[in-house]
Amino acid sequence: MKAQRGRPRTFNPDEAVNSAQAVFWQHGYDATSLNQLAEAVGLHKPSLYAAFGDKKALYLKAYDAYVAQATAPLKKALTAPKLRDALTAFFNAGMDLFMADGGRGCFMLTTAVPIASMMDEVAERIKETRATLANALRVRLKTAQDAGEIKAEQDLWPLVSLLSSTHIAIAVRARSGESRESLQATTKAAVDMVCGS
Amino acid sequence: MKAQRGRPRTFNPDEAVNSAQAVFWQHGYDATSLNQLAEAVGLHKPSLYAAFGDKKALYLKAYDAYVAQATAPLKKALTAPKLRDALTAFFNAGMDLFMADGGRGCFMLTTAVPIASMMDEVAERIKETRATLANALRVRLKTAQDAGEIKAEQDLWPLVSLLSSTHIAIAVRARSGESRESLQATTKAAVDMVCGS
DNA sequence: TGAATAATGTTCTAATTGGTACAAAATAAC
DNA sequence: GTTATTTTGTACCAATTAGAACATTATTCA
Repeated sequence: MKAQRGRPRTFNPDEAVNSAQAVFWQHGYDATSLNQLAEAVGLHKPSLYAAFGDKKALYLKAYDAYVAQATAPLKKALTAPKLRDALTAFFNAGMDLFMADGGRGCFMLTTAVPIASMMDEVAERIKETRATLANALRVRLKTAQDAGEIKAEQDLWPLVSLLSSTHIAIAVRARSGESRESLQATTKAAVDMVCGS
Repeated sequence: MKAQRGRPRTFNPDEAVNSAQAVFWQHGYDATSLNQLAEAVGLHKPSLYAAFGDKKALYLKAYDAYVAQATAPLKKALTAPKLRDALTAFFNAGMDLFMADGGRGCFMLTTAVPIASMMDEVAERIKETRATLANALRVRLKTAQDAGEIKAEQDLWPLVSLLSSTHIAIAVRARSGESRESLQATTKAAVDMVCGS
């Protein structure tokens, strides 16, 4: 945080990563060129390299930033005391995220999944991200089960799986231009199934 | 079908499209180069151009072939007389499709969705493909409703939406390396919800 | 047989790609 | 002020890209 020695930066690295993230989000990894990134960030290529390393490194930073930004509201939503409220808030947070900017969907799904088979670091991150989310849902359902909101003999994994699937599906469908109401019909159905309608 | 005038083709156009489809499926549109395509098809680039036009045209042919190949078993599955059997067969057909070749997922989701925002023809096709599938599901549910398998006052769209979402989600999760059993937990949950467990 | 036709493989090209070398510019320490 | 240090912008590079020119080869029709 102290004054650096050389010429000072004219840009904020966090904002730069966010700008890069937006470009990747819109066009995908392969279709995003360094020139596009440099322009979006407002830098020239050598500065990008000096600050973040190569294209892949910059993408991974954008990915990590996305996970941090996206999962926070989702996890927070799950803290609501009643299960139905928690799940409803969870899906609302998801829709806020996926419907933003005209429905750009999920950064992970749109940009990471297509390149996972060619970049091990990405595949690793996807697995981890999904496991984290699934586990958060499972923990929340377990709490609800202990509180008697879910029958004691109910196996929780199918419910987790249904919720995860719904979350994935609304991300894809948001990207395809569907309306929020249409997505809400799906999420409500999923919540009803878990909580009883 | 009659004998052509000039030098005869040494390849089968349909097989060529299928080979190209496989490459697109694995790497995505942008990351697939014409050289890769030519090698996979067993042709040189000029022959590809002569036969199919440019990269985009070849991709669209691959897409159309996919829709034809993929939707046939799905629609057929829905013809089973009992709703539960029909939906179970529907999801099994989906899993056969998405789990093939080590879990390559859905061609439309993997290759088309990421480029939809940059190619109108693709966006158009996606919409159409999804509408067709959703409609097939709706028609099948309507039949079941008329037969008394679904309560008469039940709105069908939330159910269609749930089934479509499940179908999308298993495609994504298959691509991410999940096991068939894991997906089956999700599809069974969805079927139970529609048919009653 | 020979012209017409349509496919083939080799070779090329203009543009774009991810990535760099290097000098100019801006700051802090001395 | 000078020097060390870091960032910036210009210019460049080798490789790859989508696509095309063109001569060659294999076939049918006359």
